[in-house]
Amino acid sequence: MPRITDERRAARREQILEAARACLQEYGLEAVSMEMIIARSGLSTGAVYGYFKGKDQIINAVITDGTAAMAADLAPILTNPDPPPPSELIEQVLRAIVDFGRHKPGDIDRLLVSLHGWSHAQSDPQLRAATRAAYAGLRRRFDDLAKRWQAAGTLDTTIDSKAVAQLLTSITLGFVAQRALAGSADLTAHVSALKAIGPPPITARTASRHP
Amino acid sequence: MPRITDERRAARREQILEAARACLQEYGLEAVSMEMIIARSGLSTGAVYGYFKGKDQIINAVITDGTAAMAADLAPILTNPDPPPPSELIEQVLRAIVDFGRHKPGDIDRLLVSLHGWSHAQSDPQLRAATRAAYAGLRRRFDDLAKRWQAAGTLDTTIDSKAVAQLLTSITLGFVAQRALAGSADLTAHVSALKAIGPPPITARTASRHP
Amino acid sequence: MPRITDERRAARREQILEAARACLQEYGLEAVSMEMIIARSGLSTGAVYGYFKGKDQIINAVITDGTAAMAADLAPILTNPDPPPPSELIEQVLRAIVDFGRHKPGDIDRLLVSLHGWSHAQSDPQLRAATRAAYAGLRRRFDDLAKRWQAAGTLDTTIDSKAVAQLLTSITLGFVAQRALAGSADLTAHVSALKAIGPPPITARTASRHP
Amino acid sequence: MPRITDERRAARREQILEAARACLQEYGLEAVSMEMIIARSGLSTGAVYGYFKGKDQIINAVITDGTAAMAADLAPILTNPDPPPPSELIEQVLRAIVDFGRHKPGDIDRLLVSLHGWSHAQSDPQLRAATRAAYAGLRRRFDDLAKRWQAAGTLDTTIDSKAVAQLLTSITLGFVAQRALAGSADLTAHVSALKAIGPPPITARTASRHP
DNA sequence: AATGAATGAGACTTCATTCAT
DNA sequence: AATGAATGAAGTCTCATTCAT
Repeated sequence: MPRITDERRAARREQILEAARACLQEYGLEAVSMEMIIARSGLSTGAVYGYFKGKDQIINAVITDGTAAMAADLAPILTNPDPPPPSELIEQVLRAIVDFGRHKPGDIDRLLVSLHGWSHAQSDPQLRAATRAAYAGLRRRFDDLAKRWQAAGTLDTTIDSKAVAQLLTSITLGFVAQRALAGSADLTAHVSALKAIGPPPITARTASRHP
Repeated sequence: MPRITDERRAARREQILEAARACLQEYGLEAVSMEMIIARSGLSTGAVYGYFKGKDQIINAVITDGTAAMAADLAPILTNPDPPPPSELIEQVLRAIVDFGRHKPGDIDRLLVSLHGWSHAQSDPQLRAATRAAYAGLRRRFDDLAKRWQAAGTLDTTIDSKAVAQLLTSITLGFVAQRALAGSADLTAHVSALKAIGPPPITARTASRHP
Repeated sequence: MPRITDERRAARREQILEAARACLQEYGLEAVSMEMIIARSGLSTGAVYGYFKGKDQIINAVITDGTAAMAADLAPILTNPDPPPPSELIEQVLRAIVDFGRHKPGDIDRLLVSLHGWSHAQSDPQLRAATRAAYAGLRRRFDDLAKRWQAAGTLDTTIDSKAVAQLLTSITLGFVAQRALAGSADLTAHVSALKAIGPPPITARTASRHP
Repeated sequence: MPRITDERRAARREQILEAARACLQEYGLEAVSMEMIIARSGLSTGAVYGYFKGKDQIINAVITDGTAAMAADLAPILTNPDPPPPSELIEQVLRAIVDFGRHKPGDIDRLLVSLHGWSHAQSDPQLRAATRAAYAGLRRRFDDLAKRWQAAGTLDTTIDSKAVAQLLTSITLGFVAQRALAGSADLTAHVSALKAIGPPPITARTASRHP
């Protein structure tokens, strides 16, 4: 018989996570303190501890939720039963990632939280497991996609679909990293480069085919 | 006139950084403490503070040195005046990265330190600048490479070399991330997938060329 | 005009004290928290505060009630107008104490709460006064008893009745302490020892000296 | 190669314990805080934590040391190979206890710390074991003593020496408790009462034996 | 130059109590 | 009268850094 509705409870929880997210982005993994999170959340110390058992739980929730949210945004694209050809699909994926980063107005890039998660997951065993599961899941979805491409004749059937999945996973993760580290990464650049770079030089190939 | 030789000083410095590196890998960015680093270095508290001004300086040195060391390992490959075709070059790059990770025997993957660096660089302005410069440098080297490929006819000249540089940067960074996050990433898979995925279906292209 | 009957109020009050007693026994003076007491009482936070002004009041009530209950159990024995000789009376007293400890079925020894009271009374001035009054009362009753023994010829009239009262008080309190601290204390052992120890065995000795 | 001598270290440790003892006496088990102990010790927070792992360790050390010190003061009396008769020995024991309480000039009665220990030992398992061992040890020494009395003909040989040990333990502990709880307890009163109370009235006894 | 004990600001968390519903 | 979410003061402890020796 909760005095507070589940809805309100969930809203408060999100309020705390939102504050934690902002602090994580602004101060970094090492420097976030409960004091900061509490102050920004607008709640009292005790209230925050009523929603989360401790700092670790908050940080992990921020990271886990972030990973889950990104996976949810990518899901419709990756599970498309009739996917567009690779370069077009990558365009959709990277665009979703850019959009994911900008999700909340007035916020800094949500992708930066992901990078903190990548670091934090190295040490916290529980988070490590969750992270590994999430990214292995992403790779599996790319694998399924590759198989659909092969079935549709869009992709060479001699290539291992798992190999394609790994490459696409790297491009996706690398795009995130590059935006954070180099300061920018252009999605159309990635798409056009992918079109150009892949194949062995065409002329040579054509020549060898029409000797 | 220093009481101890420069050589000895440098050795001590490296001893401290090595300890910090190990602790960073083992405990993560949040949990490393000076106490740990000092204990593992085998030096006294005071001695460590004789070599570094504080914890931040040590952590930043570990990260900066790591980034620099990886850049140094990649340099001969990326500055090759007569580079092999893209997929072969990527193979060399990824192989260098794998080797970089294993550098010290008995150690855990040195690449994990990089991920901590990616996180830490978001907050520390000085490190952020250094990191950005380093990864922008990587991208520039890929750009130069792309230009050499175009000059040699190995790459379509209509594509912007900067776009290619971005894609290759993403693949490189993404490979690192994927190894850490998904637990594995196979370099030959990346290479073979790159060969297969890139181009739009050849037959279509060929057809349009021979109407 | 109270909304609930006095009877119900008293029952609720006892319910809270019972919970506090159990928590005190289980967790000790330092570790008991209102949260524990409230949880075990089955009432809500607000309800508990409707019966007691705060934690101190509850703890003090538990201790004071405990002391009073023990005094009440001892009263009929100590105020017996025609008391049995000392060793027999001590037997009755110690038996009453053992019984007092076991009062509630399923509970741990109620005497343990007494020890917490002894400690707590050192610091809380109000409790200190109440405790001192209670144990001074016990001593006074033993004194009255000694006078009755002297009047009845059961006790040497040259001895100060107050001195006897002090000794009997020590034995009583010490019996409680020993049960708690050494883990056991046997009442018949106390009685038989008391018979044997007091005087040098006069008759036997005298007899053996003048055969 | 300690920079600080063992002697100095021990002195600092004792300085902390002394502060804790004083705080325990003044504020009681529930109310002592590290802040108090630290302030009174004259050391810094960090320094105190360099000597003790935490509050529990300090409190337990105070209590354990107190029990041990009292046992040490009683040892020569209890292990006397040619002990005086019971009432005289009890006099020595109680006198040692009174002296123990006054040990440090300017201090409050050290016995009060014992009472806090009795309470605390109920909850802390480690302390409980130590306390039980200590008081069981006391009882064993009284037992040995009783056997020596029996061998010397000072004590009825038909009585179980263990029973005598229990009684003497109760008197000893009860004397401590009574001093704390009733505010006073006179050692000579105990001794004279013990002489008077133990046996059934001698005249009656003698009379009944020689009708 | 070297040592490591000491410092103390500040981190995290608990918990007795209040008060809007 | 009853509820239990919220409050925030106060507690325990850590850890980067300093400095007397």
